[in-house]
Amino acid sequence: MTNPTQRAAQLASAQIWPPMADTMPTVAQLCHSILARHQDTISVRKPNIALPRLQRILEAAIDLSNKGGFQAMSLRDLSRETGMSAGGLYAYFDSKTTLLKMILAEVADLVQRVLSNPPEDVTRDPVTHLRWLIDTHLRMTEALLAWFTFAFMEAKNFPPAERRMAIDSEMLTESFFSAVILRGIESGTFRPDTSPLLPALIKPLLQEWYVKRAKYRRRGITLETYSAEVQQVVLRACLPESGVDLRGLARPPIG
Amino acid sequence: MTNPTQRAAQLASAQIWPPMADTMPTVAQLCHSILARHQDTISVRKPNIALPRLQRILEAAIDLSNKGGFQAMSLRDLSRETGMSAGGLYAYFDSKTTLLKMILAEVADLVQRVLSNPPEDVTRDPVTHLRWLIDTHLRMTEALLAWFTFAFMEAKNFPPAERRMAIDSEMLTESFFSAVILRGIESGTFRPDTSPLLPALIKPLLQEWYVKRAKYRRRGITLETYSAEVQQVVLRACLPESGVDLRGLARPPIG
DNA sequence: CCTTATCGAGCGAGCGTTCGGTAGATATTG
DNA sequence: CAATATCTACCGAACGCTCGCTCGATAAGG
Repeated sequence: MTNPTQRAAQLASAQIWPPMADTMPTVAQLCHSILARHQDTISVRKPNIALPRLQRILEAAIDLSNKGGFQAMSLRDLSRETGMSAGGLYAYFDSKTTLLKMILAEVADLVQRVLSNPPEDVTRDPVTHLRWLIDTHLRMTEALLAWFTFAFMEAKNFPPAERRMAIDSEMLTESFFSAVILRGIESGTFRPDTSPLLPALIKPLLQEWYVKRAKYRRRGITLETYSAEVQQVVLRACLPESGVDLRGLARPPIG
Repeated sequence: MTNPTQRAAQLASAQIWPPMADTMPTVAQLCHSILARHQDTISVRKPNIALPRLQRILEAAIDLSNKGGFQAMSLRDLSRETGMSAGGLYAYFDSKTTLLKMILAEVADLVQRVLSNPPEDVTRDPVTHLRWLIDTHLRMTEALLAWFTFAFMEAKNFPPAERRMAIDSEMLTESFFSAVILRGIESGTFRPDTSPLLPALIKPLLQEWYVKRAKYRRRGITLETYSAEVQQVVLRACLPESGVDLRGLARPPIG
């Protein structure tokens, strides 16, 4: 457990752990992972051909879907945008629904991979761990904005099987927050009467960032500002009322 | 301004204003309003025929859309569900898009009507007013769950004009929260450094309730519990740290 | 010259929408 | 008040079109 002075110092900036630019996945990496996962449905064998083509298809599909929805995107649109023929596309997926599932499964898997691998020193303190989860989730969605927007928008209107997948993924994310908050309560860092609903309330605050990204860009709100605000709101909800000055979090001195 | 003792008493329950069952609009009222608004596009003249039919059409359209999305709902589906013929439906709207706009405009208008008319005694204290806004929004969405779910899910994939309407409606809702928080800061009730982002963060917490309604039903979370939790999180973010004990809000003694 | 990757015309299904037709209610007339 | 005329609300087949998807033809590389 840290003392109030140490904690106040930690809270003075929004991001106290090393930058994760190096650990944050790229689109190319996601596509590589998707290609490996769907070797049986993708008929193109040479990776140096399949990889760039698949990336082009996926990025075009996401872009087109993010204006108008996945259903509204026709394979003719996708054909035009990728420069490939209708038949040629079917070398990379066996149905339009499969294309959808490829992307969603990859995003869900990514969230699980990233959030379940915090740096070791971050996990020592529940406050730091909680702040890391919030900040990392926000930075991850920022780095892959279109992918997360797609996943959020399309996860709703689904056949039961895929809908289940989306719900499980959401539950998993919530469980990361539940675990660290519970640990903080047990260690005496968080208030014993911290609301059991708090983990569920964090998720929509994180989704807000990428769903309404344009709004915050318009208002000149940076990721650092937003992250600090969410951290502040969450910590105020679970920290004891006295002993910690959270005000420094409002607009952190980020370099 | 109220003193801490008075405020603590107020905060002990989730809903301190009179129940609004009488003021909360019904589906029939919404349909009546829609019928009046679209007299020029609805060709059926006798209200005692048009009203129940329109209600049947709108409710079926919303139900069908809430599984699979508005685009996925065909007019043949709607025809089967309402018991009316395809051609007959077109006596109530001139295009499928108009049907969509009818519902969205009515929901947006409802939010504005309800939130801009608080009981007089509620507006005297910023804390009470803020809590009333949260609680009333939640109760309104609870009473018209399917309508709000529809509006939320369909507002995204839109032609620019309707998209604009959805954004304006959202901005308006946020402005209700902005106004009362600003007033609270000016009167000294809220912290002067309350985050200017807080109003924007409240909205997703309110949407969470109706978007994930099934999840909270599964977990046995009542509206009263959820409302109290959100109020607590928000008030912790804007009230001074000392002088008010919020713990009673966590699970309020609702009768 | 066979394998691999791609093309693009075309299929059947289903879409939103239209429109000629009709039964029953309502208004008009003698 | 019966007969006639008009109107209202609705039906459902059909239209033009776009959809996801298939398959035989084709091009290119080793």
